[in-house]
Amino acid sequence: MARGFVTAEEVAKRAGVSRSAVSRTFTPGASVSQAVRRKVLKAARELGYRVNRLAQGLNNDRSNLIGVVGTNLSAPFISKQLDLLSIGLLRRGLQCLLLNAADARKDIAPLIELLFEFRAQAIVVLSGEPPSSIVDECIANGVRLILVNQRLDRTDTNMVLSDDSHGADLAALRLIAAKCQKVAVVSSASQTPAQVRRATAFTQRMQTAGVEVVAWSDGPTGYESGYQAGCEILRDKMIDGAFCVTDLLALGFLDAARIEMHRRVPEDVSVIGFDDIPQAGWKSYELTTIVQSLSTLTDNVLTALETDEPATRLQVVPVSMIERKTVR
Amino acid sequence: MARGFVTAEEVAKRAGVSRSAVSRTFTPGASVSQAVRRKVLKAARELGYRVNRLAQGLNNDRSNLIGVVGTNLSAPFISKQLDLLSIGLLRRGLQCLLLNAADARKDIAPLIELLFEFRAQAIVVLSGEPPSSIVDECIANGVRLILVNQRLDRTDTNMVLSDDSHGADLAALRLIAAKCQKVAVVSSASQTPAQVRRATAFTQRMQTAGVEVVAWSDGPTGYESGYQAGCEILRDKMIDGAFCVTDLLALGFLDAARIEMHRRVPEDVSVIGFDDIPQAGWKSYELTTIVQSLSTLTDNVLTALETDEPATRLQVVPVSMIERKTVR
DNA sequence: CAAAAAAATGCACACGTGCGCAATGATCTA
DNA sequence: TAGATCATTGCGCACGTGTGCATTTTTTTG
Repeated sequence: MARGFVTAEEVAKRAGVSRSAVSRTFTPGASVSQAVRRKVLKAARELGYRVNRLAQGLNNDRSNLIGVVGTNLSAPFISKQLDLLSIGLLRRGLQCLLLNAADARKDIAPLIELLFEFRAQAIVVLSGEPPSSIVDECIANGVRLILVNQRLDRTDTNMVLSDDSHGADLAALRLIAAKCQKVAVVSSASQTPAQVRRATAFTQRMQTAGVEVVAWSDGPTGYESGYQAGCEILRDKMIDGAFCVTDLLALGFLDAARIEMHRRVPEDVSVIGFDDIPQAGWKSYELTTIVQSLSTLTDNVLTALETDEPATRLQVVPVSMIERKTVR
Repeated sequence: MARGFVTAEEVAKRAGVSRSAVSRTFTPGASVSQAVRRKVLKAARELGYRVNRLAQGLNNDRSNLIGVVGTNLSAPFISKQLDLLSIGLLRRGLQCLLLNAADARKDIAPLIELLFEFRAQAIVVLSGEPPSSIVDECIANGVRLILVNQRLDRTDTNMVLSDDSHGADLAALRLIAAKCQKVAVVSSASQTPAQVRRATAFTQRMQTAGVEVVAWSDGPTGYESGYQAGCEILRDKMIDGAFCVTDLLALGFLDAARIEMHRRVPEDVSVIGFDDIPQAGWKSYELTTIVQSLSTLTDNVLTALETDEPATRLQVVPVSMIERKTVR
């Protein structure tokens, strides 16, 4: 009826006690008698009272808000990350303030400033590189900043990332073992730091082994780009292996190889991906790929979030290879 | 250095003006002279001042927070929905408070109450059915509630949903046109209202056309369930068509049909899905499916969010069929 | 039962902001 | 130039909560 929420004042009046009593009833560990507590709870229930967390956050310096910034929220890998992260936050009594950086692909600084305005306790960046000035500001304001799969050249920020170069190494070694003679590295035009690390580590390892490597990168990081890559790269009949820095690229590449370019996988061409998204395990693909353990990645993020004094600034999550059926 | 954020008071002192002047500088349309404005902005920049939105929300009854509740955030359909929604919210200057209902699958009431505590202006429910008492409370507190793909039997809530029964009708008619003799309806154990609507509408249409229908529903709503469904259902050699109430189910069914049960699609079996997730268009599948226009769905949600007096309580988004290659 | 200890309670302040109201200063009109 | 109009500015209150402090009530102790 009356628009707006009920306040502690009104509950106090109805229960016939002071407003402090109401506040204490809803504050764990505060000193209230059973009798008063009951009266307050009764009145609160009748009026539909809810503590105002925003007002709480005013004097308690803990807002309980955690900012999450990311792009490509519908991509399988990111969305799974967000799924796990939001579950973990909720379990810890923290709220997830989600900012989609799709519009601000290049500069996520305005988004982070927005989170400042909401007094976010901490900020998790799933994609996009924050400028150095923002990092300084986070530190100055006591806001913890956690960068996922992003490596900044400073030691005063939390970073959680997968062991990209080791993963690329595993892929390279496997393709060498498959006796590939000429291979492709497929990435996208966005050239994420993680993508670059994977591509360069792979290329380096292959070249030291004396295997010729051709690099391809164009378009957004998705299935279509991988498909296009496959169509273009496989015109060269000598190509007998490919490392795609992302599973989505790999799946597109696979379809191009089999359906458009009439190659048999793994007999003619071997393909390895990276991430192990659910679709990689689907029966039509059975992609051999590098596994990032999303649960440990997320656990590390959450740990970095709640620990008081961050002992380890840089956490590298180990990766492994899961062998399915796309490598000879 | 000093932990915590800078306040308007400190900016005022540094700029040599009153705190009100600072407030007015950051309030659009307030009356401030150019000279003062410049001084304030300078001081604010030097100190790294950010307006505290939580404090703003205290007297302005607009918190600018929109609660979003959902499960299965990593499922392609939901994640795309969340992607679009979060972009739209940001563009409108609204913040997205995301609550993952995975842990509270059955009862999302506690989550909505949590959103009350944060004084969310509105709440968007992507999945899960809120109890009627919560709906009442939303209305009492002036919180707009928007249910997506969920139909409640009351007229005082905003609901945006796809035209499930019409979509199921389209699927049925297409399978009849393909001269199917005995078909399956595949859904999951969760039996979402949307799933039920699709399945029953389909079954009814088929039966009036004199086509035998077998129903299957088990497991979570995902690829694996669809795969299992395919393996079990196709033991019956008479089955020559299937309607899966979700694309994920359909893709699993497809793989089971082709790879495990050695059927040709569409020659032996015709398959139709629902949702048109990105994977449905991948070359290995080319699934014929019912398209929900996610952009218009999201647009309707956003409209319902910002309009002052909700004229239309129930918005049904039209669906269509996209013909690919899985129906004869 | 009296004194001491403990628990419960209310008052008042603080948190950071927006805005109404009155006072001040500047600009315009005749 | 005097008066009127208008933009600018500061004061103080309100938003809803947590908590220190002093006071009152209850319980424990000897």
